[in-house]
Amino acid sequence: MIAKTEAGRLYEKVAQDLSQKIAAGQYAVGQRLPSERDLAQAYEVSRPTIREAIIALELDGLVEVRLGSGVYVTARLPRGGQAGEMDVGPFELLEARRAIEGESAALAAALISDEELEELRRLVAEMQAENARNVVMSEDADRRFHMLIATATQNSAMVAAVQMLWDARARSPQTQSLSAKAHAAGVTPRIDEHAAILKALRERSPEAARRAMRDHLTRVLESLLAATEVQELEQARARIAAERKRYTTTAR
Amino acid sequence: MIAKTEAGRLYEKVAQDLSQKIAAGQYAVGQRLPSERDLAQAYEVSRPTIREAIIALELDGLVEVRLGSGVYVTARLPRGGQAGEMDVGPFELLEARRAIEGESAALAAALISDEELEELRRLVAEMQAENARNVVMSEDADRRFHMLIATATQNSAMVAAVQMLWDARARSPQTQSLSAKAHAAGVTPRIDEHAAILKALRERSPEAARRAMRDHLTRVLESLLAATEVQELEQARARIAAERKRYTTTAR
DNA sequence: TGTCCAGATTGGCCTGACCAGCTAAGGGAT
DNA sequence: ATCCCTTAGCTGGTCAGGCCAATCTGGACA
Repeated sequence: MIAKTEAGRLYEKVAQDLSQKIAAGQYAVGQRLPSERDLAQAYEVSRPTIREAIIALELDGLVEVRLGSGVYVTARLPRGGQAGEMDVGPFELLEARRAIEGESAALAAALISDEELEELRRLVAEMQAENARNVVMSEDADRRFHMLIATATQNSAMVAAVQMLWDARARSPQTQSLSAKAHAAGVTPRIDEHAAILKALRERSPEAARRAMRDHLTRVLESLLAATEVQELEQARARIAAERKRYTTTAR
Repeated sequence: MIAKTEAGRLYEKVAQDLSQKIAAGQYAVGQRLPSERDLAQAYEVSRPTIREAIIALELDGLVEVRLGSGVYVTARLPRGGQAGEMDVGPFELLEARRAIEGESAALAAALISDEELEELRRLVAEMQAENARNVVMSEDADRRFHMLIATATQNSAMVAAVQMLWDARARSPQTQSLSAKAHAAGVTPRIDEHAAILKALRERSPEAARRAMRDHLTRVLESLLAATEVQELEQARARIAAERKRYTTTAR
């Protein structure tokens, strides 16, 4: 049992992570989730917390609970079927993030508060800790890091844009599985790169912040490309080479 | 207690009952509910059950939980309308557009096709014609101009982001009325600025395209600020000065 | 009169336990 | 060998009690 970690109730984090995994197809529709007891162990939380998370999923219509049997996935996407249901490829998504979040960071640099900087520092520490313990939850801190920067711009349109990108990421099965693979292949969550972004924000330098953010996302993009290459070496070597060219010529 | 239909988890009954009492006004908006422990006793259930019920209410937007303080009623009826309806201020919106569409233009510069360039040329001509005839400047050509550039990035996430910004613009009453006023005040649709963007795209120069787009939107932002100043000169001079400072110090 | 601090209150979470459905493995009857 | 039926072991549902941190509140003190 570890650390209270700032923001939000615990069950929310668990619910969000589970929801993501369902969207990613890690748990197929109709499939049974691990038992509450197993989940509790996996997430290093207590069973009541897992229960609360499952209730949240249930109210979102993602999941159905059958007494004595288990909880089953009933849908992959939060119901509400809103119009913006695009499915974006992982590379497109990262390219867009590099462009947009780069500007988000630049804007934030000029306006970020000391409190927000402190919160960012805490999130980096959290990522580091989770990374060391190899816990399942590590995506959450990353997301909060990037969203907090967007919030620091004090521009709700920018926040909405960044939010949209992360939502798309959560909904994209391709992206999820690819990033899972990259993660399994030993790609660590890049603590140093996040630290570099934080440093630039501390200095209130828009240019440095933009560059740090773009560098970070460029590296993520490249490591994903590398992972893809290893995986599909035989079947699509040529296509991938073209893709690499396409997405790196547009690099800063 | 209440006679309830057999089936269903306990927390659902409690949640339903509480929800009813809130709707009935038994707990007014802003008021604090009894503590979890008290509720548990009142409903003759355990505290975890009460917690689960409260989480359900929270997810319905009926209630807000404040650590160490209590749970407070935030609404009388379950919210039906979904949250996607942000209302963004005109200045925020332009700031975000400057950041995001700037990058959109930069990306597009490297990838835009000759056909798309030709289509852009046609749109500029269209704007010019409408402007000359002093037509009610449908803004349609303007919108298509910017959207086409986003499309030229061949990045659906970028397209979605730009689309979202224009949608927000269309939905925002503030923005609409402000831009109408600015237009009435003699602000012309800036043919030359659009032409400059087109020129940079023709040259396939990401840097030039970014700069041209940012310059364009910066000028729009400034003319809107000016229009605002003229209009509200007496009532809010101080506030506007602050706003100007805020939104111009973040310029590139 | 105003300030400040300690105790009471409240939500957040955990541990451990018992009950009641559900499921599937194993044993007996045919 | 096949089929049915019992039963043990899962799973969710709920409870009880406890510790912690954030918050609030009522004096005591300056």
